[in-house]
Amino acid sequence: MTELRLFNSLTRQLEVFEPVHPGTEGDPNDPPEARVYSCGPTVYNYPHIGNMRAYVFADTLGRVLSYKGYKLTHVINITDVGHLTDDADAGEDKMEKMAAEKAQSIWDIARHYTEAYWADVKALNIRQPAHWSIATDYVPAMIAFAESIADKHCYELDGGLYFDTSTVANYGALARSKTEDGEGRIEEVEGKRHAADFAIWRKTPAGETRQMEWDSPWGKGAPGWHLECSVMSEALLGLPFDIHTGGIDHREIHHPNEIAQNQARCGSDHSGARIWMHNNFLIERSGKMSKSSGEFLRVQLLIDKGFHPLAYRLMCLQAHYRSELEFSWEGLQAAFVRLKRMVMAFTATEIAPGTGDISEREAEYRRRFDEAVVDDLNTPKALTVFEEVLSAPGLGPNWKRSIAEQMEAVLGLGVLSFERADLRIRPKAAVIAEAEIETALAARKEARAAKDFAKSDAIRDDLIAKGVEVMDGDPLGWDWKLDV
RNA sequence: GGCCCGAUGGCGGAGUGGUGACGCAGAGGACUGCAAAUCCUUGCACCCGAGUUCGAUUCUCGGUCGGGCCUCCA
Repeated sequence: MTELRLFNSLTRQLEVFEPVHPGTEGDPNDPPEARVYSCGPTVYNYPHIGNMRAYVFADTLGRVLSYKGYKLTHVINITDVGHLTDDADAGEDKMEKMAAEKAQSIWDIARHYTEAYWADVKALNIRQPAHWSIATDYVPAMIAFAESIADKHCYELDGGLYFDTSTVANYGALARSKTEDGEGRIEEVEGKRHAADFAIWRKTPAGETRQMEWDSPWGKGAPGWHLECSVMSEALLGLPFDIHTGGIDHREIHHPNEIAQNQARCGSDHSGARIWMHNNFLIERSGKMSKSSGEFLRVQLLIDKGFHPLAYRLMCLQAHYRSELEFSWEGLQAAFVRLKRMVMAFTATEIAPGTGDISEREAEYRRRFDEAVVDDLNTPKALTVFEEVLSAPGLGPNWKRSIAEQMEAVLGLGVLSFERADLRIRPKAAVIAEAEIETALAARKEARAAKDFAKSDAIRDDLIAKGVEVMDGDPLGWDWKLDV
């Protein structure tokens, strides 16, 4: 099979994936490894479906690495501290703010939203990473990391310990930005040596007490956000590791800062990860998704409306991860219909199974699928091959299964394990119970048998009015009619 | 002000220097008492201008429009 090529944001080019730990050829006890770190959520609020696109992407990457034979070690962090609401240095901590608003302990807030995030992860069939790294578990390590680079790379101000971005080579190379000129909208912090310098330790202002604060050589305070990822990736994966993923917004600030810290820690030519990958945004017509404007699009909202969450996963996979993806309910509906048809195609029984040698066809399907996914995760193309296999004529389900299982393991859509009824999600607003529907349909069947079509149509009209679609010639019998 | 992307059919969205995937929607047919579902078939597109080329949607330049980042953000 072909070698895996991935788009590296550092070079803005496709690169052949060469693992840091290639293992020993032929030794099953020393397989080639892939170590991946993904920037995870800040758990101060529910994730919206745009946030979740990043994890569908990271999951797809992980699945492709597994499919290509790498032993995957994936880390996703949970940021439960140290994220600011607005200005880079002076703003409130998001966690503290939400805790104050809800009058709850900050730890309760973190736990609640972490669990909400994990529920979405599960609903979207995102595989469990080897580690969920919780930022607050690593504060001592963060302090140690900061101490190790403080002398050469940092300076102290009233607000905290700042990283001097001029002390590392090519700062901001990932962002392709010129940091020294231009008039940013950022409010200058008194004493900062360079506009791009950032806090790696934020001191608690004198006279204040925070729910989350730790003692450090620079006084009580909390770690800067950028520091967390450098420390946790080093602790769990070692530097350098293979791939660092995140949303495209991180390409400009967070990841360049992380790289700068890694350089300080390990030497100036050392960005920490060999490949940096960034998924593009899910957008609405009005622009980027936001938690503060418009409808708060959570995975749970999709489910409440009767959409299976994996329809959203399919929607993500229909587009390349580096392209912006437009969200609409119509688009989600389209993906949902497609998902249902995939399940039906797979479970359809062949009336006349084909004969003869099919190994060539099989190899061809596998080859085309492989070609798609190794080309920087071209899932839209891979889906078309998968779909061809599912509905391949003249071949029985067992044959399909042997090929489709491998593809399904990469795509994670559940197609091979679903019954159609599994995709019939009861909308929260539904006004009729399933048992009532079955009763009505039984009565309708009787009326039809007696050729009392006036009655049978009346029953059907009633069901339609209650949001139920009647499907006589279909084994499923009925489905929810979704509003889009 | 600086940096960076994008522009493909009704919608979403791949891809390509020479026959423009795929999905949804639409149309026609099969099936059905009629519908729906399903299956089969099928119409429809590469922002504008110039250049390079035998040939450009694909490459180059200019323009227009849209978006992102420069502050937290997937």
